[in-house]
This record gives sequence, structure tokens and C-alpha cells, in this order.
Amino acid sequence: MIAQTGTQSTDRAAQLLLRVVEAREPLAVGELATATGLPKSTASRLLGSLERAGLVQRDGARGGVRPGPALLRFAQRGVAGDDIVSLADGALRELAAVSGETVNLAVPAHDGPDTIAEIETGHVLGTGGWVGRRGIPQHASAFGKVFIAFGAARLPRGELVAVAPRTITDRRRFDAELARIRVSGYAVAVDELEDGLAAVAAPVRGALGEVVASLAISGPTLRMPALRLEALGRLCVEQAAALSTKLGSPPVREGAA
Amino acid sequence: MIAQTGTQSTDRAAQLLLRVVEAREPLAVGELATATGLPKSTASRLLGSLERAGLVQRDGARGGVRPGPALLRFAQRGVAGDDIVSLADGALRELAAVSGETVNLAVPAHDGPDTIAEIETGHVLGTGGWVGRRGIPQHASAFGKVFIAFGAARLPRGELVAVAPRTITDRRRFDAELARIRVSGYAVAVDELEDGLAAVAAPVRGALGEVVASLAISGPTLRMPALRLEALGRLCVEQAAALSTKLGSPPVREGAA
DNA sequence: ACACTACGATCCGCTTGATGGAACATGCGT
DNA sequence: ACGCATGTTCCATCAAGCGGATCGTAGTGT
Repeated sequence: MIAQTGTQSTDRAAQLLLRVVEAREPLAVGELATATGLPKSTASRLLGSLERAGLVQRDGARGGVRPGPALLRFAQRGVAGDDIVSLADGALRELAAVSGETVNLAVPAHDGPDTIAEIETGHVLGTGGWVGRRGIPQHASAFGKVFIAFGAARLPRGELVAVAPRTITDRRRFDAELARIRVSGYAVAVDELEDGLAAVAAPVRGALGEVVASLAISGPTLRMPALRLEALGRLCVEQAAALSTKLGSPPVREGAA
Repeated sequence: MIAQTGTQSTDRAAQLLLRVVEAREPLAVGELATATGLPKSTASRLLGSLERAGLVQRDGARGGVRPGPALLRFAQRGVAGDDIVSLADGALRELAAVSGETVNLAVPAHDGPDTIAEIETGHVLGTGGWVGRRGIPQHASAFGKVFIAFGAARLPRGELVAVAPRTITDRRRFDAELARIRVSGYAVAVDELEDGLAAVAAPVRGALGEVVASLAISGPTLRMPALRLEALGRLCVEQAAALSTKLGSPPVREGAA
């Protein structure tokens, strides 16, 4: 992280701007000053600067401060969805580095998880080639289970087809599995999609808090004892949370600065 | 406008943030420094501050700067559409003050212009009570003509019904009228909706440049000679442009600061 | 109608925090 | 392995930001 000195006024202005974009209604200058602990004069001056730049604007009458034209333009333009691949880059690398296994990023699609990014392992025995592969059963993959557990996909009607030795086919058991995933924050699938294939996956949330993607680590079952799965799952959760934050997902709630 | 002193660093940081928000792809720190004319060191320091606040973030690898979580969250939350009424307040007042006539703000609806704000005149003979009135013919009102001319509404099929002495009923003439509106930037309707009622209207554009509303001045025909209509039309255009800017509509193109 | 109150903008001497050139990392391409 | 391009940190200098006090203004209550 970058040095934190020599930027007092910018830090303050940034705090003011944060309050403005996070508020749902126009804020008074005084309110902002109080909320950020700044003298009114300083708040007024800084807001003036932000206003000149078009980052905030005021209501004609009561002088309420709200996001400015530049930000409204940005908001309307929307955020390109595939940005997620480049934003995920760091998380993928990190997971690949510490796990030494294949790492994937997938988004929910109508016919199952759609893998959109991958980093392969150095191992000879590996689990690559996921990108672009469609039609992976929702109920038999760690990705799919994450999406179902967190409301980003629905379990298709009909029987839960067994595609591997340990595929969960009983709906009651599957519901229990979903509950476990919601509690632990990550999904595990061992010999459920293919015999000998194990994976863990964690949800990535978008700006509205909804699950938009999933990060997974996968490898041969024989390199994935229970303890390691647990550790890798927690790693996934951690990196997925970091990525969620980058996507604008509401953070864990931090007190006022 | 507020004083422009005592905010050098904030002004600079705001410029950096503007560039980042307006760019469609991640920008390098060096690029930003060059574009804003700042020394690299200063740009780096200020960007660090913005990054800490979550207003910008960087790509893992090549360190490209892009809008941060806080702004993505804001963008996703979207902008409440009815904000336009409060943002329009200033424009309405200004127009009412200089024209002394009734001023209205309308948005396009499926069954004709929907008037959502109004300031009445001091005159006894006036044209009030527009708010909430539905079913105003598109082709016979200044509002409707603006919406049609700028693609915010379509002319309904079928005959152009004459609802007043000078309603335009010939499609060829109506097309010519639309062309004139696009060129002059405002629409005029005299004795077209009601005998003795005259109005001018100009388009208000949203953050994507599309027409989202219209500002109009209306009054008795006998107070509205041709020359005055022209002057009022230009006033409408002016205020509508200002309001468009507040809504985030791309400005007229101004050079780098 | 009038004074009162609340809020925001401005002023200005003091000093603290921002400045930017240069040196130092980092990581890429070849 | 080397050099180049890019980003970060350092630090002496001094200008720019700070904030308490003051002023202007618009809304409010009686």
C-alpha cells in the first residue's frame, strides 16, 4: 500500500465525496462537516473544489449536496461486466501460488457454471481446460452448488442425475448440503462431478451484494485430504471476499473514519 | 460560484478522478500525470489517497487505475429518476422569473407528455394546472413535438387529429416541423393544442445524451408575438442545456483543464 | 412586518502539509 | 542477463491549506 502522508486535504475531500455518493439523498454542508469531523469552513472549501470538478452538485434551493454530473454520467454508462476477469487476476494468481492447484473463475449461466478464467497448475496431474466448457451439471460441481446456495442459479427440475460415484442425488441431502455451504461460506465437491476430481468454491458478490461469480480451486482427489480442502476453502472465501470488494460489494461495515 | 483558492491539491485530485471515471479502460499513473500536467510523484501520491478511500483501484498486474469499489457501488445503485424534479428547480425558477409566464417540466409517457413540475405565473390570465394532466396529444403540444423530434416518443399511428385551429394534421408538414425543431433546438406550438394557447419547449438530456424530459414556457397567444416566442425558445434551450448537464449529459466538449 | 435563527461563504494570519526533482524499486521485453 | 519503462519514496523548501471569527442571506415564528 502506498504511503499515507502528504495528502491530508485530498483524504478529507475523498471522505466528503464518499459520504455524498453513499447517501441516498442530498446532504447539507453542515451535516457533512459534522459527519467527517471537519470545520465547516474546510468542508465548504473542499466541496467547492469538488463542485467545480463536477463531482458533486447542489440543489438549487436548500443547497443540498449530491453526486455531480461527472458521476451521474459514469453511473449511467454502467460497468462492463467482463471487467471481472481483469479484476479477478490478482485473486487467481494468489490462489494458484499458495495452492499449487488449478484455479478458476466462473459465472452463472442458464445451463450451468460458465468458466471464464483459469490458471493452471505446475503439476503434471492436473485439472485444466475448463474455460468455455458448458453444460456442467449444477448439482455436481462446486461452482454450481455455490450458485444455487446463494441464489444465483436454480436447481433444474427433475432427477439429480449421478454423473460420478459420489454425486448427491437425494434432494433432502442436497438441501442439507446447501445449508452447510451457506454457513461455511464455501462449497466442496469430491468425486461428485468426476471420479478423482475434487474442488472447493466460494461466492463472489457484485455491487448490490448479489452473487455474480465464483472462485474455485480444483485438483486430483488424492492431493485433497479433508484438512486441505478446508484450508483451501477458507482461502477461496478470503480471495472471493477481496474480489467482491473490488467489484463494489458492500464491505463488512466499518465505522466512521 | 465558490471561491477557487485554497484547494490546489483537491482540485488536482479531482481532475485525476475525472480522467479515471471518464476513461473506458484502465489508465496508467504516468498517463494520468501527463494528461493532467502533474509531476509523477504528485499524481502517485494523490492517486494513493483516492485509492485508500476506495474511489479508484488498480489492476493487479500492470497497475492500471480504474474506478474503485465506492464508485462501482454507486453506479450499480443507479440514479433515482425523480431526482430530475429537484434538479430542475433552479431552471424552472429562472425561466419563470425572466418570462413571467407559466413554466413546466414534462417527461415522455406512452400516452403523451406527462407534466411533473410547474411554476405558475403572476398574471391573472395564465395557463396553469398541467401537472398530472394526461392524454395530451403528442402532435399538438410543444412538449410532444420535442419528444418526437428527438426520439423520446413516437407519433401514434393514424390520423393527426385537429384539436385546435392550427393543429398540424398533414404528415408532410409535420415532418418539416420536426426538422425545424431539430435545427433550432426548440419547439413552438401556437393555437395548436388550444385556441389562444402558445408554448415553446426544449429537450432535456440524460446521462447518455438521450432526451428524458422537456422544459416549456406557455402563455396566452396574445402575450406571445413571434419575436418573443423566439427569445423564450432560446431561453428554454439554455436552461434545458444547463439542466441536462446537471443530469450528467455530456457537455458541449470543453478542452482539458 | 420584523427580528430571530440557522446555515453557508468568506476572510486572513499562522503554520503545517503539499510539492516535485532525484534517487530508488520493480518488472517487463529481448 | 541486461536495460528500459513505469511507479514509489525521500526530503528540503515554502506556498498552500487550515480554521476560528465574521459576514450575508434566506427561511421561520409570532
